[in-house]
Amino acid sequence: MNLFTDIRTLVIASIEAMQAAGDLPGDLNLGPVTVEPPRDPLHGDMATNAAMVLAKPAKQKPRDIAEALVARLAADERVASAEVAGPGFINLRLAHGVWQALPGAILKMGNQFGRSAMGAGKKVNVEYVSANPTGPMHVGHARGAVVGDAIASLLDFAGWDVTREYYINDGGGQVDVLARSVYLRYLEAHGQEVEFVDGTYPGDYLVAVGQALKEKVGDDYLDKGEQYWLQDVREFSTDAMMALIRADLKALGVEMDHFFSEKSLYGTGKIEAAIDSLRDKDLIYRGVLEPPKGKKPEDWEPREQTLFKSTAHGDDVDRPIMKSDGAWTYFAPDIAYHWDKVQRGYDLLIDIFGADHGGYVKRMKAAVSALSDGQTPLDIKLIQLVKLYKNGEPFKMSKRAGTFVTLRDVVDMVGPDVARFHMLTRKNDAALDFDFDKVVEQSKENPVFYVQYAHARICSVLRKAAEQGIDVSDATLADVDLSGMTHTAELALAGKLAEFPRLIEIAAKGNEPHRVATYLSELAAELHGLWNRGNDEPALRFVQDDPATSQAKIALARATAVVISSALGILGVTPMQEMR
RNA sequence: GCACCUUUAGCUCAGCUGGAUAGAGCGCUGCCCUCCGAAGGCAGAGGCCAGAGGUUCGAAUCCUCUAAGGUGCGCCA
Repeated sequence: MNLFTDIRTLVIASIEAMQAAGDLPGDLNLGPVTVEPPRDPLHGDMATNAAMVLAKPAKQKPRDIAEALVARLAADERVASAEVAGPGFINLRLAHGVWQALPGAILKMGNQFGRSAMGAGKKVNVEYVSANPTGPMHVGHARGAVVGDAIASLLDFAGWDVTREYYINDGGGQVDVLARSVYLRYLEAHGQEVEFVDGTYPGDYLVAVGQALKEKVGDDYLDKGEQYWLQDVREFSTDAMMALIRADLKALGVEMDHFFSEKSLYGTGKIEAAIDSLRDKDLIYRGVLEPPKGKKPEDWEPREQTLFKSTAHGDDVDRPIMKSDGAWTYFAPDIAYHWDKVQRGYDLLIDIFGADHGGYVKRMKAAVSALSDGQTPLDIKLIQLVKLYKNGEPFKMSKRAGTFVTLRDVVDMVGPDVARFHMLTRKNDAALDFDFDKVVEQSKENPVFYVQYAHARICSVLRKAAEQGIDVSDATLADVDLSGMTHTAELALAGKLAEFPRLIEIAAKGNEPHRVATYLSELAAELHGLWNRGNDEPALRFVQDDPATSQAKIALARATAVVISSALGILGVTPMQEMR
């Protein structure tokens, strides 16, 4: 259910009635007609732009259309008043009965309230994190993980069939480096002195892996050449790293449906098949790229290589898919991977990249466009930096100084709920400040706390009422008579609850989970506002002397808790029962 | 040099895809605790939406240009 679409349906029906009566032309496009909450609550509960968008095609003055429309709208029992305002807006005030029916409806629907059929069961694949399996994840990965996960949940809530997917970059040279690093730790476990040269990873996290390798193979790999152990150690190491990464993700509350290995594309003909499909479309050719202007690489020399004609699908330059030594570039398996996703029949693909990969957006979109003949849309979200602070001071990360902050560090310090919520309070393409002290602070300044506190307060009211022997089960509250709910502060809270389904559709349409976090802050503010007015006006308190009145007040509060809980669920944050 | 992102109150940021007098928190000013949870509440001041053009009934929002900051730019993923 969605009050805004209900009223829009009413508006549309009224327009059609006017058309039938000959007051408006019959061939109007009613698509642009919207019903929205007005910016200023003084204007009413809802506003429609119908008269303004129809004025030009109907060749009538907006105010004339508005006057006629108002007469019809006002006749509906749900509409308390309708008036024309400004250039031709129609402001609607809904009957109290509409708002009074809302909490009961929400309580009957429970966590189904706000769900949308928008996705219509279509398949979407959300690929996120996809960190190299060469070490623990850092804070930047954490933000990508949280945003991707929330987008997945949001789309699920909006009716999509969602797959959460992780692309394991286990095919490139960095995995060899990992294997050599682990081999060094293996030698060390056998008591040898080792030195980390040639870019090998000196991190402590590989000590245990070297130890484990020793336990597995004993001294079999000692004094042997790479060709003897490299392949096995690669596998052993990436398995160990993926176990580490999965554990880190789990600590953050992220669980994937599917892990896709880059390595599985090599030697299986899959890359070749994907490239062939592009070749069939005449998009693969041998050629020489121009050097980038202005900033020339010093060792530039023209080279003929195998190129993908990505410019045919919106890219700026064509992109190489093969290195000069004949090996694939990283882009080739990426193409094959996305081809695989297209073939799995998704209606929509979403990739979450770090902002430093912004340069790959166009080529990836070009590839998917080419592979799917423009049929499969690809939305790529770039995740901006997380700037760490400690007590207001910038927190410099340095591996050498031991102040490198991992995802696990963040979770250990502030907990998954705080980390997740805070990382969702900003748009993905804006940088995010993360202050270890402020995010756990219990004050209104901290939205995490503010929202959690609202939920806990409502739970507190329910406990208190239950102690007084009042039945506050959802089933009972859902049928309570709310005709006494007429105060502005109560109606405002109900109005905010009514916005939830609408908000979900807007957020899901743009894949923008931060809107849910913003909404939660607003909703919490309404709840706290009502609560605080109860201090001055006892009639607004939730727990009253008369049990029936208490139940009516509490029904609104409980409906608010249901919505907070659902919205927090989308963000992957636990609603707190109490926070003493 | 080119592409993408960012620019909204003193600070940190929202702004429902083109709607009405641009919002919130912090900070600032002034009031308010015998009151269901004061880890607050109410009210007020504070804006040329980076700048200039354009599109139209109407622009923070769409287009073009400019400025500042960020990211990236063949054989690393």
